[in-house]
Amino acid sequence: MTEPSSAAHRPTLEAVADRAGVSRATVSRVVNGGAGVRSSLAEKVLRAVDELGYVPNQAARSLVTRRHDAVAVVIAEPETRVFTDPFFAQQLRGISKELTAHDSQLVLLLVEGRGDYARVGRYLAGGHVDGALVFSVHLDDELPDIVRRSALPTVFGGRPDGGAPHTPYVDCDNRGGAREAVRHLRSLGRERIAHIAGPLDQTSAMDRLDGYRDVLPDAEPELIARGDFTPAGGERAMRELLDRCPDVDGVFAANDLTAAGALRVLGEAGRRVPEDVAVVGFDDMEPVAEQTSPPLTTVRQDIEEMGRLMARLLLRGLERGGALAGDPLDTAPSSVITPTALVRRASA
Amino acid sequence: MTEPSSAAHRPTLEAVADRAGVSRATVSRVVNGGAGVRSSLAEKVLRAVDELGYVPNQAARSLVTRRHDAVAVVIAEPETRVFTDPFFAQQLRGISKELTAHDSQLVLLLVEGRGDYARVGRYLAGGHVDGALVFSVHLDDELPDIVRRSALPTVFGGRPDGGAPHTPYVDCDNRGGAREAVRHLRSLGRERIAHIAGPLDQTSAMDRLDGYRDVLPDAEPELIARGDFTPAGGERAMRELLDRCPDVDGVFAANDLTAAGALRVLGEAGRRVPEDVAVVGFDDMEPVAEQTSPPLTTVRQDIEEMGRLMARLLLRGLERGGALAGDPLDTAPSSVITPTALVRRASA
DNA sequence: CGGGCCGCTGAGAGCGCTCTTAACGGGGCG
DNA sequence: CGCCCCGTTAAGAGCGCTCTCAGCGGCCCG
Repeated sequence: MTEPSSAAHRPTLEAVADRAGVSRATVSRVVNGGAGVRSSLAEKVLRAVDELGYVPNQAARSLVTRRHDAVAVVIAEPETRVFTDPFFAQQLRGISKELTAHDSQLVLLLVEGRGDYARVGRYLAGGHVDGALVFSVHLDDELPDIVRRSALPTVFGGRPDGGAPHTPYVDCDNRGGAREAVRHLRSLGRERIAHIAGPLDQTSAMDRLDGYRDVLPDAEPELIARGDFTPAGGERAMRELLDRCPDVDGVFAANDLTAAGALRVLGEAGRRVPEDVAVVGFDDMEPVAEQTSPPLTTVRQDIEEMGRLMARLLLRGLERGGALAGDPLDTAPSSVITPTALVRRASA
Repeated sequence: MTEPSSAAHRPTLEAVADRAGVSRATVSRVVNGGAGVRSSLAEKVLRAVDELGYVPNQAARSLVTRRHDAVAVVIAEPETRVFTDPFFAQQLRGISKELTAHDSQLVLLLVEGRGDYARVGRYLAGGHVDGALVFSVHLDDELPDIVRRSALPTVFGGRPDGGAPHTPYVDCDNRGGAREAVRHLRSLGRERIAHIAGPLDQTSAMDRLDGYRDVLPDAEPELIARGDFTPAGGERAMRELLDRCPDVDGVFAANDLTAAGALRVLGEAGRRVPEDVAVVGFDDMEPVAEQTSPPLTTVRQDIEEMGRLMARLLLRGLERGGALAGDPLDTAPSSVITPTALVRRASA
């Protein structure tokens, strides 16, 4: 561009048309791919576009096309956890990559508590975006309802609770990964394997607990402590466990942060890891799992890939003319469960 | 709303007007605050809005108002660091809170490498957003140029290098915080205080190094090692340092991640912290600083607040009718430097 | 050599909203 | 009693774009 595209007075299609000596319609065609325009004309148009620094006005465009090339990412998570946990950040990265590849924009909606739901609902219904990716739905959450009411194509991150039966989601194989973790502890000869669960109003925590029970159906209830996916919760739970079952020799923690807390308490209590107590986490979270002492054996999930898959699922649905909303049973993309893998480090 | 606001056929202003028995203009007035409309009429309109589940079409609205009530957040950071580091996440949270309070939306632009700059430029120039918040500008970066060319009001996160003189920014007092860290080490009686610097193409790393030098102008060059804000870089630098200056008894690391790496190497080398070597970090990063062993003494910056300030600065500029772009010298909001505070834990 | 078809282009009608302009009725004042 | 002004409302002109539809040549075929 030779002229700066000042925000103040930006050239319009009409200006380009005048300069190129053609009609608006022709310029529009060229700008949108140029199918069916004589190449000599197209060239002239392109030159005019360049000279004027023309950039299409998206508001005008979506007013008629009803497309926005934008997708909302809705993250509803109580203040504390969201951003101490790189989990969302990594998913966002995956989502962003996929959206970028499809020329779509990412609009981030961080929900600031329950009182903010109305705003989010208004935004989704307001025709700003073509679809929504929704995270971290808790059991009693009304977010799915709000999203459904907006009638936007949607993909959930993490298996939602029963409430939203026909909405596709992406989640890792929480249950299978948990099974693998516990089996690994057993294969190490551990006989008193405890579980520190996550907050059980989230399906991921429930599923991991179920996986634990799959392998150890007869585990005593004392061996299961309740955590909350935070290091502090892990410390608390580990103390309880040590108190109730001093002979514990293996711990499967619901996530790495929890495991980090448990590790600390174990250290303070003079238990050697993994000699006295073997510990396995879940997530393989970037800075945490490798930083603990000893480094944490954990169940890896490919978080970025999950984000990418969510976006892909949604975009595919959109390409089919919003089939997700229109004809859910027949053409809706189905959910995806991604695999997990045990990563062996020093702690088990 | 009694009727669902289906994305497919959404009621228009006209429909509401018909139902309420008034003109489009009146409905528009009511929807936008209702100044100068008889209350009996306003009530009727409100009822119609409710019954039809009317939500204004934003595309149509911004086509004429040229406002979007949306702000772009541009994050350009080489793949690796962005999302292992809760730094951005916390700033985002602050930004989101402030924008929400002003009824603005957050559009996230993650730049996927240099090749992606064109896309970002197009987006910014495309009239989707009212302003931009731009992060992590490196020394030789062309991002500021691209942003300037879009003529959008902008606020930077972190002091930009000389290139963008009149653009306001928000940054913490990197230099002052560094001075405080080093002074603290000295007050502990340490005499061989080293610095592990960050990547020196970023002003934050440069400023922290400058702060170190302010207090120790005569420090030998061997006491300064180069890191990259990652734990691995911290390990590498710490090994060099131990090698070059075995008598080192204090380390000021450019950030907490670096300090964590250094701590690990120190442990492996059999140096006790803080007895043999005292260590101070920077950031007071959520899960890291408290998790290290021993817990890290560090310089705290209020990251969320910085995000909030960035948004506030930008919005204030927008309210003044885009004064940032129009009359930069006179009315542009000026930059803000936020204070830091030393947080004493066990490592120093 | 004429008719029909096809490839390309232009004209024009809106998309849903805001905002300016003009109209209207009622009250105060001359 | 008539005029003017003000508060309130309606009408209408676009914002910048896409898309349909008609028109216009040229070419092929009969």
